[in-house]
Amino acid sequence: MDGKEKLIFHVDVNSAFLSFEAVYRLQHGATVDLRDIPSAVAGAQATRHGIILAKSGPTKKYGVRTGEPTWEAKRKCPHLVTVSPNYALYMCCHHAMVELLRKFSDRVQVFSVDECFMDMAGMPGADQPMELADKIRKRIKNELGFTVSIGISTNKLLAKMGSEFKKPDAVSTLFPWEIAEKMWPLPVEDLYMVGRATSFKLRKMGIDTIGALANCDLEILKYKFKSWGKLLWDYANGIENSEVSPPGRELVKGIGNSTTVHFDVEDRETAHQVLLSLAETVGMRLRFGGRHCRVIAVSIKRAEDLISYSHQLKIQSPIDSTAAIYEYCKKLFDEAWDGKPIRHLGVRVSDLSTADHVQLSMFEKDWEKQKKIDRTVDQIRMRFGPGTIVRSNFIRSGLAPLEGGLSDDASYPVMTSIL
DNA sequence: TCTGGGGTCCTAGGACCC
DNA sequence: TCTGGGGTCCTAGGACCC
Repeated sequence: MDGKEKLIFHVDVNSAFLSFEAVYRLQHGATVDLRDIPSAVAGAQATRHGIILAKSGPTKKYGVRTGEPTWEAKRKCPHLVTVSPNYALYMCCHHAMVELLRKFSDRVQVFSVDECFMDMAGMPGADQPMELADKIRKRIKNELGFTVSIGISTNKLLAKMGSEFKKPDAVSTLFPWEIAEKMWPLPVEDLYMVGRATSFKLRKMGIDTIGALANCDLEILKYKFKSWGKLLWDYANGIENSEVSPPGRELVKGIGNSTTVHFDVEDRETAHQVLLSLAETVGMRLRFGGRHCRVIAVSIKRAEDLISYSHQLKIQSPIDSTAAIYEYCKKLFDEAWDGKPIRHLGVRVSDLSTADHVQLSMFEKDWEKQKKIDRTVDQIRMRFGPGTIVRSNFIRSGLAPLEGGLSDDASYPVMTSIL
C-alpha cells in the first residue's frame, strides 16, 4: 500500500499427515520410513470411514488420490500400507512448525493444519528471499523432521501457486513477471479456486489453461460466472491483495459436527441419539468459545444414493446449551427426514454472537437451568476427560456419546475465497 | 462391506413489507 | 383483487478449500 514491495512466503508441508506419522514412527524406533514405501493415512473401513487422507510419494505413482475409498486405493496399489489418523499428533506437529516460523516473521497466518503464509517484508534476510526461504526449509527439516515446499511472491495467491511447483522439500518463486512463463501454461484446474464444476464449464468454453483464462474477456466471464468470473480472472492474472492476517483470531462463523454412522440409521430414535451426540460436541465447542448461535441446521445423507439434504431454522434469541440445540435438531430432523435409511448425519450452528448478554425472548423456552447443567458437565469433562460423563441412553446404544473431536484444529480459520 | 469431516461464501427463490 | 418495483429476511443448495 505504501509503495513498498511486498514479500510473501507460502509454506506447505509435503503429504502432511503421512509425513507427521512417518516422523513420529521413526522417533519411536521404526526402521521403515513410511515416506519411502507405498503407504497412506486412511480412516477405518470397518466404521465406514475408509478413505485416503494422505499418501506417500511412492503411493502417488499408482494413481491413488486423496479422498478416494481405501478399497479402491488397495486395488490400484495392492501392497499399500495404511495407518490410522492421529489428529492430536498432527496438531503437535502443526504447533511446532508455527512456532518455528514465528522466529522468522511476526506476521504468520495459519491457514490450515499444514499451511502458513508469512509476510516477510522488512524481515532480516528479506533482501535474499531464496536464501531465506531455504534457511526456513532446512530448519524445519532438521528440527522437526518433515519437509515443506515454500512458494515466494508478492501476494498470497502467487506464493501459494508457487509452492506447488516443486515438491517435496523445495523452494520456488512465482513473481508477477514470471506468471506468463510459469503459471499460464498450466491446466486451468491447477488454479486455486477452480474446482470440478468450474473446470468443467471452462473447458466447455474452450478455456483449457490458466493463460487462456487470464486472457479471456472479463465481461464474458462475469456474464457466465457472476462474481466468480471476476475472481477467476483476477487469480489467473495473479491479482490478489489481501493482507497476511495477524495472529489475532478471526472469529469462526459457524460450528459443525457430522459423522458417518457405522450402520445405516433406519429409525427416528436412533437418529435422535446420533443428533444428541453431535449436539453435545457442538454445544461444548460453542460454550468453550464463549459464543451463542441463532441458526441451527441438520443435514442428512441418504444411504442409497449418498445424496444430502438439510433443514435449518433461525431463532429469535441466541442459545448455547446442548439441550436447546438438541431440541431444535430433533424438530428439524423430524420435519426433514424422508424416511429412507441414513448414512451420515450432521449438526451445524451459525449466526454466532459473543455471549456477553443474551436476551431471552418471551416466546422461547428458558434454557437457564440447562445452562447450569451444561457448565457442570463441561467442567467435569475438562478435568477428568470427555468419557467421564455419558448420558445414560448411550450406554447400551453402541454409539459414541460424543461424536467428533474437541481438538482445537477446528478453531483454525480455513481458507476462504478471499485468501 | 462402496465415497470423511471441518469450514467459507454465493445465489436463487419465496415470503413479506412498503 | 389490477399491476409494478424495491428491499429485507430466510432457507436450501451448490461451489470451493484443506
